[in-house]
Amino acid sequence: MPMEKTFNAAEAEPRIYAAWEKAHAFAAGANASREETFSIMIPPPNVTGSLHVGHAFNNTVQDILTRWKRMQGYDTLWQPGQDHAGIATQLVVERKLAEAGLPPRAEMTREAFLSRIWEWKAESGDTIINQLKRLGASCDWDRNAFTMSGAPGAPPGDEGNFHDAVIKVFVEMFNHKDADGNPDPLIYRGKRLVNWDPHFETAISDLEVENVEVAGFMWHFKYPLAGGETYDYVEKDEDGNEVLREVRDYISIATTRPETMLGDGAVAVHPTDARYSAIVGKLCEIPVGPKDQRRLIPIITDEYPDPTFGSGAVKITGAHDFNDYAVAQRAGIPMYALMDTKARMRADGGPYEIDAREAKKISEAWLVKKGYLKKPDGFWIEFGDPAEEIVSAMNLVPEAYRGLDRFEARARVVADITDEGLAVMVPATDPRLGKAYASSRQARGEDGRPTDSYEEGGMAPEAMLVPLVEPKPIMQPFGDRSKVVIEPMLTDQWFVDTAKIVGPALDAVRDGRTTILPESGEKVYFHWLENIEPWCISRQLWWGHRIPVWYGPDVSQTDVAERFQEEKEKLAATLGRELTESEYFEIMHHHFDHLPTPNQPRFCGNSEEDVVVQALLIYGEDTDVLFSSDAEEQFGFRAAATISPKVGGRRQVRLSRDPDVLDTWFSSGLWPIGTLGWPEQTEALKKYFPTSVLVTGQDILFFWVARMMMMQLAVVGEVPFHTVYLHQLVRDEKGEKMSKTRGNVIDPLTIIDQYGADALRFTMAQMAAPGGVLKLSEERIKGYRNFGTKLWNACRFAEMNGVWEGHATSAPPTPTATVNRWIVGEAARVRADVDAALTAYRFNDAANALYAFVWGQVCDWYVEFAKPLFDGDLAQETRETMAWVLDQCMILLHPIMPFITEELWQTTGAR
RNA sequence: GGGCGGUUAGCUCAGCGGUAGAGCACUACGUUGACAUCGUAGUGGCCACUGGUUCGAUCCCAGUACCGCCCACCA
Repeated sequence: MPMEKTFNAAEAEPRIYAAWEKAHAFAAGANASREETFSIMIPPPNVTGSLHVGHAFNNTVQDILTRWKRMQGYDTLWQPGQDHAGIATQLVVERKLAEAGLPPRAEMTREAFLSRIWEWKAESGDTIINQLKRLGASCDWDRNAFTMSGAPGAPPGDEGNFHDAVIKVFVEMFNHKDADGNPDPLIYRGKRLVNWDPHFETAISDLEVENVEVAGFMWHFKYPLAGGETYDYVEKDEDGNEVLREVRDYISIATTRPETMLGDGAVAVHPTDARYSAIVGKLCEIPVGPKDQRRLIPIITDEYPDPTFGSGAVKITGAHDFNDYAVAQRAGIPMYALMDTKARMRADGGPYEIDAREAKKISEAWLVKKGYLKKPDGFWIEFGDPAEEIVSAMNLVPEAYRGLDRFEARARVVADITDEGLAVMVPATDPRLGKAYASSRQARGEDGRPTDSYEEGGMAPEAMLVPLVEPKPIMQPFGDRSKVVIEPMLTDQWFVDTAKIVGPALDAVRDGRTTILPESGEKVYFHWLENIEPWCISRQLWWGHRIPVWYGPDVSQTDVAERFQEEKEKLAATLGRELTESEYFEIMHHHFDHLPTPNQPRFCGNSEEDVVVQALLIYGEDTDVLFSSDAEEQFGFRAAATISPKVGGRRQVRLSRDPDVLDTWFSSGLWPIGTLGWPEQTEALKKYFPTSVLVTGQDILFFWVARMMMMQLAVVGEVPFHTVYLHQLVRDEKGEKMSKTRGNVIDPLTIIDQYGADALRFTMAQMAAPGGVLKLSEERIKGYRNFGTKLWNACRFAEMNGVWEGHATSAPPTPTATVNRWIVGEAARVRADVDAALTAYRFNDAANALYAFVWGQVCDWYVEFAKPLFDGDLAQETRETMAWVLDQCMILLHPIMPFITEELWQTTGAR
């Protein structure tokens, strides 16, 4: 039967892929004829995902490498799998619940919600796998992995090892000891200022924050000195000439976030700033809130304020700004939290009046401690550093603002201060007000922002005094998934002490055990790792690996304390004095490395059984250890840890598990070893780890690549991969990012439907110059579809001339005719070029070399010259040569265009 | 503000110490035994700018301009 004029991709591709699967052609080790291994871990797509051009590119590159090595006889593994993608998936499922009119997550138990997610995962989990198959991805699907496999509640089909691996790593990092056997935890918990996403109500890591420049305003307000004190405010120019001198009873503060004034703990000026030296160590008043209950805060010095910027004085709000946090820590200034988890002004706690009074005492005590104030005569309560818990429980939001959204609160604060006359006023011509305002007498709204209306009335702009509100571009942090403004929040979170594990990850790239391509990626890698910050790994979500830490009840609650009385007395006798409380608890928990609070024991283990063993050491063998339930935890996980009195010689202790889950990148950070069965020493692990190459987008160099390096080196002491091939984002033909709003999204599946997977793959390969920008145009894809047709027709021509009758030999023929000898030589050369190009990850060179050879040499010249030869004595030799040459083309093209080459082999009977 | 990268034909991009390359587009011609999703021939470049190193620079070095991307705390 004569061949069709073109390759029918739509019909052939599914049929061919099914045949490959049936033959287990992609199983690990399939077709292996040598010992050497070649392994790639797929960057696991999110379970919420569907194939986009980025995936198409990424997986094409991986597939080319995998097929190329597999054809060379390597023992090859391309490991597939998916990522549970904590926040992203939880978001999708919450949206689904809403769409279905079901109760929201807040009204479900944790367990019930998780089972919804598992259901959803089962439904949608196969989508991307099927799409990858359409692309031709030759993954070993029997080994498909998932980053949440084996977690509690996982349904059949997801009973893998991943959860155990993640938990084991957490426990090991938590219990890590240094070379001398001393505790050296790589993971710790602490109250820190973290990036808080008010939409998802969880902490996120630095990397999940996108800073975007937005139009903002800077307001200038007067903080009056306490007790109506005054000072001479003198301003000098660069030459030291006095340009302004006036008597002031206030200090001027500039801020872009007036609502955080309520939480100010101090005002800071630079120690060398002569303008304010007279008032350092005095108290000033935050100009918001009920007039008779205004809070007083000290004026302090710190290196942080820049005397040349603004007024040179900075308000310090330790709980709501990262810079201020650092200042507050250095100076011992309390950090007052103002907002709830949704970033509304707090409405909990006691009346403002009481807490404001307490805060004033703290301020005064601070001044006494620093020597600015003498301890007053008479009654005086000594304040130490007030306990963190006390400070964070205080609510310094005046009643009028409680419960307001932060932006609403901002408008109210600005309006109230302005109404009271405590905004800094300037002539309407002041250049800082911005051009539009100064030139127009434009009116300002309640919050001082320019409005569209114009003020009528006869006053000249220069005579009119207006509040100083500078329009100013500010960098605002947004959540990368929620797109809401991130709020710095003071919360308890878990961190990886990255500084302790970063060294080996840097060394491995420095000494070449791992190579990053393109080379510029290494510089970026070094730069980030050399300046690495602690990694916040706890998330206040439900979908994820729950942190394997349990809290026990406060032992002082019951007679448990008596068990230790004896030991306490013994030690006290030895020391010759009473033990302090903390010494007492230290004894009690001497075999534990870390204590969360002086009195609440913490256990970290791989399983509840592990934890029971630990708990019995604390509470005694005569204890039944239980675990708290969802319902018991609804008032707080710490409170859910309880202890009962002894009944019949036994007592019950209820442990409560940390409610947080781990950052999804913590688990995907273990992808290379986890997918191979670690912690079991599986055959696959021995064989395929470390992996050969990681192919991934540049955008997740920090999120994933760097963390895999750190974690694999920390856990198994080996690099996870020898080479990292980084590529860019796939853009549209104009180089613009594809987005739904721009309407320039190219759907790879549509392309595959229209032009076939091979055309798309060849285009991807052709674009893949190391470090190059990936601009995808449909024209180009069409061109490479034509290339496939060209090859098809060359084979069709060969078929019409009986070329395939003797099949292709694998050994190069040794013809006599010049043309035949020439093409055999050219074929050998292109083979060497393609191998060299792929070895160097120069996919574009490989694709271009093949294009030039197949079209420019084989079709344009060789086939033309061969035509007359089929009529003469050299016909047989020419047939054999052509069969071999075309077979070579197919072999070399197969990794890039697997479908059409497979089909050609089948239909021509070439193999 | 810091870091990284780019600037080569009309377009998209390779190249890299020694007469500038590809694809697409364009022009002219062409239904010669597979292919019109085609063939043949051709047009087209101060390799951003300024200096330096060199026998020789698109390439190496320094600086300038513009364009991207990443990171960053100026209230």
